[in-house]
Amino acid sequence: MLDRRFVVENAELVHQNNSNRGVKADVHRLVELEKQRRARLLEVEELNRRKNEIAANIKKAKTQDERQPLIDEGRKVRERQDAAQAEHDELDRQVLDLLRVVPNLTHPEAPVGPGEEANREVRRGKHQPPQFTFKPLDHVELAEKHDLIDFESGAQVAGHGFYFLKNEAVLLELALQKYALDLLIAEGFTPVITPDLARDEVLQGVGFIPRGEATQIYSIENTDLNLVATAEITLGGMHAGKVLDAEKLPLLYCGVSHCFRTEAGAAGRASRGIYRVHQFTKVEMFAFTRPEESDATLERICALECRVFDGLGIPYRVVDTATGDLGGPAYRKYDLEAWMPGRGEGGEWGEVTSTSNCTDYQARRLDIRYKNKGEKGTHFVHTLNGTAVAISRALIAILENYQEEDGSIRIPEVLQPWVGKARIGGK
RNA sequence: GGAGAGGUGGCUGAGUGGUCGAAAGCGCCGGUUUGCUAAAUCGGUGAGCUCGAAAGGGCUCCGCAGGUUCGAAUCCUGUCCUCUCCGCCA
Repeated sequence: MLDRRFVVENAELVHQNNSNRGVKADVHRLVELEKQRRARLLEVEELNRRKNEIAANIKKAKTQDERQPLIDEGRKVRERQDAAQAEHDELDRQVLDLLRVVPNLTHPEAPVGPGEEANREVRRGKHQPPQFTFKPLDHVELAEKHDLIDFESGAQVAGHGFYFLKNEAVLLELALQKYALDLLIAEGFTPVITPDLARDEVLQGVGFIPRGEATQIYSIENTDLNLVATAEITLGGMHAGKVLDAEKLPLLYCGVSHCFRTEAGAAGRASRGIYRVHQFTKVEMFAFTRPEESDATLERICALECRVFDGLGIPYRVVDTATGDLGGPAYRKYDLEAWMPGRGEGGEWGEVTSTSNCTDYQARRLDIRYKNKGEKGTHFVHTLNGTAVAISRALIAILENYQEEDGSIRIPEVLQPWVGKARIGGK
């Protein structure tokens, strides 16, 4: 959420930003309502002041005769105040409804454009896409060949979009987690395993919308709990309502969680196999920083994602996300897209990570602030998130890039210690 | 799941209708003292919003949301959370 005062004072800027991002929100109405709300607030405060004054006089009054008229007046003032308050609350509700739709501001260097076509490739990883001397299989065919993923049982037990990982795929999942965690722990990140469920309130604070028509979120009936779509939700909620010491920033976490997504409306989109599924495991980075460090932290997180995938030997490109393709809370976002030889005709790039600087947009709603020692007042922290490794997508990239002519699949060297072998099938 | 107890400022913790934005202690900031450190001592020290050029005002906040009242940290209702005991359980 943006600061309402900021919106009032920068209506044009906010309006322009909305249109760059393809968001329709009536900023001018928002400003108008907010001004009315403030006028009403002043009125409420004045009546409150009067009410307090009367109450103080009653306390001083000695006799019942002196007291009674004051009590009567006090009651009237309270009634007027209640009415004004109700009007204020209604205005406030309307303002918030509009404000919730307004996305974050955008980094000046982010490419401007309506959708992903406008994304800008900023660099490539160390490894080139492999040149196969044979027709490569896709991960579904490879998984079937080596009995790595059981889609049929997944569908039988939980429906389409669910799967059982089996055999080396299981070891690969665990190896990927361990690999990513070790790398991040060495970088000063605190490892955590987060809850897989979170309250409505937390989801909203982080910028997810539970329980709507088009929601991506599974909710638990008769509770205010939801299955998390990413550990970003739980990690962001971790310090909600807290005032953090400035000296302790930045706080860096790497959190492991399962991720659940309804993928409503995604049917029909190119998504064979485990590219788009209802459940997967992910190691997520999350940072709470001071405002002045957040841009640099985004670069750092992106660089770490690159290290993860360079280390795995997977070819990728880094993309600077265009305004129209940014999620509401993101100020700037980089995606890593790995080369997936089995995707489309002759291979395609497929998103494997995503890192965003959300500046103070999430912190304002989650009420996460920091305090400088010896200084009055508090400020909102900046929050950033980034995928270290989303297992299902990484698995696709590994299986498809590491396949060999005889149908076997090499295991990336960095994972071999945990998988306990160098190759799946073959020789 | 059942029974109890409790949620107060950065922390510990007092406070059962007005004198409470809230005692006291700790912490923190500044002064004095001190060879340095420590100790001692004095003073200061919550947050948000709002009016004002400033000085300085006003409003709100004692888990959260409502209610009663001229007046609520204090009474009532709901809700969330924490702790203890019992039950169940990997």
